[in-house]
Amino acid sequence: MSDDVQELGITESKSHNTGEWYAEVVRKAGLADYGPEGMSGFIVTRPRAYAIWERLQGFLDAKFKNTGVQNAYFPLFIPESYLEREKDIVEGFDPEVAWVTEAGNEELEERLAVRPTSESIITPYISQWVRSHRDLPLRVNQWCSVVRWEATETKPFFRTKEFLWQEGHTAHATHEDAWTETLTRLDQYESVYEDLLAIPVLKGQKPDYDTFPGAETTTTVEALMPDGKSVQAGTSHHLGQSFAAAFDITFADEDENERLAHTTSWGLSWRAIGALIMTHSDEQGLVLPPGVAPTQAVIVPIWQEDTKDAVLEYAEGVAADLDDAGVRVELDDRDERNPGFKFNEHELNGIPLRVEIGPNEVDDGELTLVHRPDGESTVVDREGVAASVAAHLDELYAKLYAAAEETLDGEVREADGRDEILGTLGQHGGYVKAPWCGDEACEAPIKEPMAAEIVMVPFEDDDPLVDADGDDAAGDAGSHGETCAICGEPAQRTAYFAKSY
RNA sequence: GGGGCCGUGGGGUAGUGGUAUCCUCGCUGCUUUGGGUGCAGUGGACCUGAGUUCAACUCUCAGCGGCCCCA
Repeated sequence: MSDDVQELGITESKSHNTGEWYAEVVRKAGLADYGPEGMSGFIVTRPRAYAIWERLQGFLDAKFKNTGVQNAYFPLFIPESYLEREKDIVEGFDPEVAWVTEAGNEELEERLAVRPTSESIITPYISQWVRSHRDLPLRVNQWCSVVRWEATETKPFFRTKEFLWQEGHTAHATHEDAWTETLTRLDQYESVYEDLLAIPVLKGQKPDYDTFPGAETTTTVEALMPDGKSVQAGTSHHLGQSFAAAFDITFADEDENERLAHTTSWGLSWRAIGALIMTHSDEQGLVLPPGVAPTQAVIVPIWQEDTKDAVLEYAEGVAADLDDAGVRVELDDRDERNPGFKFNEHELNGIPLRVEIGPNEVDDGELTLVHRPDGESTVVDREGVAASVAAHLDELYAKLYAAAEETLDGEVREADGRDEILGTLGQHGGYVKAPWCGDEACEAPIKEPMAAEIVMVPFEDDDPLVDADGDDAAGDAGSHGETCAICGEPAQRTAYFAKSY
């Protein structure tokens, strides 16, 4: 990443008009089209984006299955009476629910909600399946789409009225087990972002007044976008016993007593794709880390009339070797395009590694490898091509992650006092952390003028305001004595303020 | 939630009360291959609806859609 000329160019372009730049990348890199007229807020996910989703899905699904989750599928529609059984869910989603009132030309007796989330239809079945403590923990997940009729402006992958996601739902014998589950899933989300998408995230919980409807605690991973806004990148909820009570999940415990279960739910949507596009891409188009790239390496042969056969044969051999080694490789042997065109096209489409093979390489028994993110070019031996390509793909990932991490580190600032928080957010965007008393009223003075909010509060273990023994600053004034940046009362926790998507 | 800008071939733009130009794009042929090769031929558009008008892509209103700013 020593090429700071390009880095400057990128930064300027993305920061100048991030919204339009994003829309352009989405369209031109063939990721999505807008939905039909009259269906504002819906998108058509094109094969390249869907392939990214499939990679992400495969990565996360494997983690789920290794940790006791089974996949299932529940109906798209939820009867109104089901939805109403948990009142927070109704209130929380009511304005955004799409309803079916008619089918086969007949008015339905009970209207059906198009699921905005599936707690209300999954939990009743979990209730049927749980009889004894031996049935717990019980974990199901479904990959599906949900519909939330957003009033706010939509943006491909970030906010659409229908979106793809997975939603996991679990039941546990104890509060503590449910908490462990909640954090397990959050860690897996963190891993998707950091290990697969090369996007560092901040991990923590939402303020108590901003939890998922009906939830006791909502945990979140937050990612920083280049325009300085935070994206809620995945959430994992400890639902306490409210859903278990509403839908009657009880079990006979070892001591033969009937007990109420504790439940969780957790979801990650294709918003991850939006964050992925935003974070790494540049003025040349899409940039993808190798793990999610549908094509990891593209071979561009360069020939003259008299060298064509030799170059192509050599290139085909390399392609075969890479394919055998499990690299997702494509040989671009189109006759009607010249190399320059192909270079630009593959850069637009975000193929991480380009392999150039011309007469020079053939003569010397070599290959030229070019990294998509920064154009770094290396000549390697034909011998051992699979290993060197693998090494370069790893290096690419590391470059992307390091760049994103550096950005994030530089965008977390501290402030004390309302004006300083507002000023810092206004000038730089990003995150501003400040000591906070925990009261919603102290968020308002930031939220009102600026539409920034507390997007995340670090977990107790990560919060310097909280002692290792769990005492908060107020309860242990001797060693801390921090006060809330807004009201001046004793601070309980550190709050991260940011504008958000 | 409030305000503003905008909608013209596939994409990006210009212009006009009398349906249009440039750059690109697709196709065909030749040419070309280490950063979007060149030439020729050819194809293709004024978001939708209503109103004003002899005439609307242009003006007015509404709708749909996009972008930006503020809350």
